[in-house]
Amino acid sequence: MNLLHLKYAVEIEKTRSMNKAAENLFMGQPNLSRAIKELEESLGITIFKRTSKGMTPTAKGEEFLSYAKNILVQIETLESLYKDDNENKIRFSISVPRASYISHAFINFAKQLDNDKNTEIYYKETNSVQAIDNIIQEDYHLAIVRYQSAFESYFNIMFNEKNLRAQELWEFEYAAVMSRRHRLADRDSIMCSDLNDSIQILHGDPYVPLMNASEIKKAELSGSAEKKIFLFERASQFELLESIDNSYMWVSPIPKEILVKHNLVQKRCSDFKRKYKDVLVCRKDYNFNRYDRLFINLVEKAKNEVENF
DNA sequence: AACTGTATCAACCTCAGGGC
DNA sequence: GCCCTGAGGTTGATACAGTT
Repeated sequence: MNLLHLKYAVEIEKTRSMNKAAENLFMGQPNLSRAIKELEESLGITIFKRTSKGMTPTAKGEEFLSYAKNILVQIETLESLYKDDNENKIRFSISVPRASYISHAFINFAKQLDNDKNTEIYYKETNSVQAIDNIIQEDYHLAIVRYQSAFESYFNIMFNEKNLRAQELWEFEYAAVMSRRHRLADRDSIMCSDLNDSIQILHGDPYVPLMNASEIKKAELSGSAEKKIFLFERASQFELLESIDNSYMWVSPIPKEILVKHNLVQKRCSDFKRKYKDVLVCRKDYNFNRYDRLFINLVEKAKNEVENF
């Protein structure tokens, strides 16, 4: 067994295909097949189950791959410590939910980056499933994962199983954001039912948890509005809210300057009892660099600015 | 039956390391 | 510097099994 074998196995797990993995690794399929077979023989286990649909890891294979991925990450970390250009290179990577206070923090973060440095910044807005996957499979350093507080224990178990460390950033209640011209915009207090005849704008791939329980998914997605617009990107959400007077969206509280810019207001519903959490997730063995810490501080600051709107 | 994906084989190439 | 060896790679062909 050698490091190449680990790399090959991880690539096969990622692609679920010998052919595709061989292509990604710029090698021939026969050679990859032989290498994996040798690896399995040397370990005395079957790592992958072969089918005409592709390759899937066995239970032992899953265990092996989990160790293999950790080893590869550690080697990469070790190498990056001593690379010649390390001092001049910033690598910051994070997957986040579609939240304005986080993107606001990111903008402030980007403003503070040293122009003289060679930077590599990866900022991806996605759902919780993909965010976690990005850490495990794609070598992202950080993720902010959003879930309903009621599902916390499920997530904690999952983080532990996947060798991840989680740190709570914020527990909050959703606010309804709407145009200043919305008929509820001037009301001091509103109830969820007041929004029934408005158009709900929501993201089509929300932060549904990893469990199969369909009721959890339903709970996350449920809303009282009969008219809904599902978006799969964030760019046009404020324009829609601004343009369609009768629309609203459930959001984590939004920074004031974004509301002003788009002529929006945000309202808490007095009977909205559901709470959500944003937690920062990384591998258990990951050490924050100074850019990670800067971003976390800015998220904290953005949170403090919006939490008592 | 056609297609898709993996397994295996033969023949050959490239490269690094060791011995002389 | 030359030769040998082993590891790891390629190409091309074929076999086999499961799916459509």
